[in-house]
Amino acid sequence: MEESVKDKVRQILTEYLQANGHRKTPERYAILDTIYSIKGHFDIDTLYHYMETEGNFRVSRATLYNTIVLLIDANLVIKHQFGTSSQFERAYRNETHHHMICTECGQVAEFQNTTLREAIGSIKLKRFTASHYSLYIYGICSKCVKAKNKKTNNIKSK
Amino acid sequence: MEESVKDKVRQILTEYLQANGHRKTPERYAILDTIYSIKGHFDIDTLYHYMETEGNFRVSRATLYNTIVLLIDANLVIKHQFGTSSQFERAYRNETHHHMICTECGQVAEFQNTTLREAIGSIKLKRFTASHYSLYIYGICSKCVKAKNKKTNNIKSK
DNA sequence: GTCAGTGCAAACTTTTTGCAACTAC
DNA sequence: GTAGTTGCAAAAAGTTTGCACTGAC
Repeated sequence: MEESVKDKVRQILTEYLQANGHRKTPERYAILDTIYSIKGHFDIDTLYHYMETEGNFRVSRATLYNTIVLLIDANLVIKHQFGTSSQFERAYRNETHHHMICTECGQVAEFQNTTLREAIGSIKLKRFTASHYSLYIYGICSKCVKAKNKKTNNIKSK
Repeated sequence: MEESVKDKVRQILTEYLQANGHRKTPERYAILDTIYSIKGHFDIDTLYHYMETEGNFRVSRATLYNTIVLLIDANLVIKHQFGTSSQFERAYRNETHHHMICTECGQVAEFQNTTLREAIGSIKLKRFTASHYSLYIYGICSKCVKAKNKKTNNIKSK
């Protein structure tokens, strides 16, 4: 299953590159492969290090930035913008999910909700062709709630 | 109405500062006032220039960054992360809305949808205390669809 | 052979930080 | 008077860009 997904996305990339007059460089396929080996979200720096360790392929950060743009355009990667650096995740056969982001520690957790997915899916927008969406729910995770309560109590008891 | 909102948020800020042992500096009130004069989203740079022109108050960017953190913590400002720089908007008495973001030109439009708002509002999350959320729908706005079609046609006709 | 793509380093942008001066309390 | 804040400038972090070299076509 995993390998067949990788084959499929390689094929999609090939078609995309051909259709848009881009070259089929080994870097692009290596980057795509590595991305589809990562399960959750990643940023450029993480991907950079993953490339060498997991993918056994050294590329420059510049190439990663360049390639990511192509992959997003080819609908193979989705870009997120929580935290300080851009986060990405694979797009092909990646189940729809939403994000809970802790405003204290920055931790990102995913969750699924069918009702919500259907509600969002059925929206009709005027003058806009939707391709994908991101729902970020901000709040405080249970760990940080505990930490914060401690802190508050300390202040109060001063 | 506008002025009463400003009074109210000033009061909320005062309470927040007092409760957390922060000082009531003129900078903080001037920044809050300027923010509540801005209708849509803004980034730090926009706010910086607005402060001088609209608010007649000069503050450093560092102070803006510092103050924004407080205002977010006081639930008076919401932070977004589309585009290259962080975007903000007022939180108090700001109607719930969702965002359409054009992946071509970066334009951000807002829309409202009751069904959706209720669906999101009724979600129960485990081990997470939600405070607010952001729904970003990515796609292509009508202007860019037209521009893109032209471009594609040009390539094809080469 | 040609030109898109790559690697590298420098440049740029946004945000954070250190420190002296200032001021709310 | 003192410690929290501010302004400034330097530093940091993430991303983009210019340019020479490389390799896909």
